[in-house]
Amino acid sequence: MVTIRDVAKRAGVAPITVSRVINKTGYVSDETRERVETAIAELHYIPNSLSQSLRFKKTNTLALIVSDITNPFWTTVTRGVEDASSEDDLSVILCNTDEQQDKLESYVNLLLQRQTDGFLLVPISRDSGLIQRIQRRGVPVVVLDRPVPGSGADSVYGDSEGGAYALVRYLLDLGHRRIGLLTGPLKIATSERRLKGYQRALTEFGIPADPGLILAGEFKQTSGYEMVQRMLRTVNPLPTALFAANNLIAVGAMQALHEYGARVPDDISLVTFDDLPLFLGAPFLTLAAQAPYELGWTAAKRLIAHLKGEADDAPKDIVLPVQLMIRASSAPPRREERIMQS
Amino acid sequence: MVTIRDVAKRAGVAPITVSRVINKTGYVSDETRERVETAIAELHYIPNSLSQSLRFKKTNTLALIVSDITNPFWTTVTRGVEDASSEDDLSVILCNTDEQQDKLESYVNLLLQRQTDGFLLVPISRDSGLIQRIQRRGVPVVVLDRPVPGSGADSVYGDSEGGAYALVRYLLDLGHRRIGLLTGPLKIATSERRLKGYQRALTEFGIPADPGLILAGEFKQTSGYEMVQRMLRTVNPLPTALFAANNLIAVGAMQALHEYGARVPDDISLVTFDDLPLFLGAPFLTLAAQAPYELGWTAAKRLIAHLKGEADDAPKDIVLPVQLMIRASSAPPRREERIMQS
DNA sequence: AATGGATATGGTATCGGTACCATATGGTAC
DNA sequence: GTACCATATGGTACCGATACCATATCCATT
Repeated sequence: MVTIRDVAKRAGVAPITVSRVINKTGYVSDETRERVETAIAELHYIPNSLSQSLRFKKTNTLALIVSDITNPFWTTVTRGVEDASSEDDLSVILCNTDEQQDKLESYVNLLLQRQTDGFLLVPISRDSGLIQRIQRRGVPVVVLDRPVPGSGADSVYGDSEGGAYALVRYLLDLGHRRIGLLTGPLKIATSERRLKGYQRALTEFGIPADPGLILAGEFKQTSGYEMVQRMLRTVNPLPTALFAANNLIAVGAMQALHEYGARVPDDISLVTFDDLPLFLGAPFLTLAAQAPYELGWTAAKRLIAHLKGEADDAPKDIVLPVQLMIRASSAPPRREERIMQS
Repeated sequence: MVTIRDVAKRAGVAPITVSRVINKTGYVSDETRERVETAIAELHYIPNSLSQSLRFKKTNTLALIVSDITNPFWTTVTRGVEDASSEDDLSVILCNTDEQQDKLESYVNLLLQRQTDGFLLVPISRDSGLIQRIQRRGVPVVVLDRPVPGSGADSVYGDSEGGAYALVRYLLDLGHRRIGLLTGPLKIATSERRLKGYQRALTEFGIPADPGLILAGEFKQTSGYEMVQRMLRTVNPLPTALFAANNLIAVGAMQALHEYGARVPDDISLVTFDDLPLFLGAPFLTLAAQAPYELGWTAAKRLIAHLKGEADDAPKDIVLPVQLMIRASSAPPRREERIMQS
């Protein structure tokens, strides 16, 4: 391995002088600088950032731990994080938990050992222990997408409850009265808040909750598929509209409905959260759009502010607005159903 | 920050003794071990792996640089890599290039500075310079999915040419004579080999190549969509079958065909490479299935063999077989077309 | 009693890079 | 002429953990 001492020897200077050339600190004469640069080039020297990090006590690295990297929502969040981080020359280590707590914990341990400067993470439960453990080491954390009350960390997330309320409210205004909910694990704040928004809208319309119309699975395509199948088997009368709590659930739901022979929106309306690029041709699904890029960007900027000591101490929740996008997957219920149910 | 010295002081021993307890090396009495372990627990000490890596001259870290993390093919490869690596207590840093050469290069530079022990990478062009640069530093590289001749690195990839040949041959046997190809960038080996397999099958049947039937775009859904639209506009007579060179292109193609009103396989057959989990309900697409998990696993094992010095020096190409999965998206051409063209 | 091996622990140097302080030269101000 | 500052370069220690060698004790063997 080529070290700074090898370069120094070749250029006939002390190692510290090479360091000055590399980091553009202190005084170096033009002539010396040139000699050093030549030596660097000739030896193909690149500095060892392990020793730099050891010395500086920082690694210029952020961890971004997401729950499902195959969901374009999270890839877009990642892009936001990377763009914000690169402005401060920070690199981002991306980790994927697949919603598994043990994976989350082993990544956190690994990253702490590696002296990661800060964490952006998507929690899997509402347990704040892990997050507090990171913070107690003096490493700042910003929680993404799913607030964890009592964690003492900043969090950045979309207005799930408001978005869910708006979607369901919109379905109610169209005349739907039996609206099914396909949501994710209830231990996840997002699932629970979307359920809350759903319930609030129904309550406002004086519609009693029907537990058979509420299914909680996972935020996955297969789960959406299975939940619709189960609902089609067990619920009677069938709902006239479905609210899938995320985009992948919606894709699975569409497949199950398609196989069943139900047309969207003619036979059943379908609304969801978060866009998918070009899913089924032209934009089709009515949905509440969060701003994933902004979410990542905002969270990263917030974390960087902590790293620079520019952030106030009080933990702060940043709630990003969601936008209702009305598209082709939602329509009024069919006449006979409207009559039957009213 | 809690260091090994803090622990040593609290336990009343020398730092090296703490090190022995942590790494279970050398002799330590039970009584001392207990005192040290208590101190570690009380101080919540975790070792700083930067300094360990600096000392050991290895980081126990592999880099996995893929081209498109949103494609389930690559997530499955990643799982294979992670499983193989964890058997040797190596951790994996996942990087996503989005098929951009500059991203690839900046990741490689960063990871070299961080003393990554080995690279698994998906090249973007057939240029071997970057790969050679890594190897000249003594860091082993295994190339994934896309062989780079002359790079001097091992490569592990599926039999693209054979798979493409089998698919097109199968379409020809069904009676198709006008078969369109929607492939990726031709600078990528995979695209080019699938083109070769396609051409070989056609040649065997004495069918002259029609350049209008061959489109090269990107390995993306949007690109598949656009290529089909372009083909529908510009080609006459239309092909009776399409070979999409990867799964995302196939999804985009299906969307475009659906919008156009063409049914698969009644109006046009569609075959592709690589599965997608649950895409459009039950398995539907006829395809050549590579084994992504095995690909990742094999490549990682190969890289680990290099790290342990157990691998022979001669660069080795490992070609994994692909499996033809005949499903519902392919059928004989319609009668009138069969007659017209023969 | 002397030897030797197993057990147990510590001092010092080192990995690669840089902070801090020291040193040396040249030019400018008075 | 001297005081002072800007410029230019180097020596040494240090970041945190561990390899290597040294030291010390104890018990078994001859």
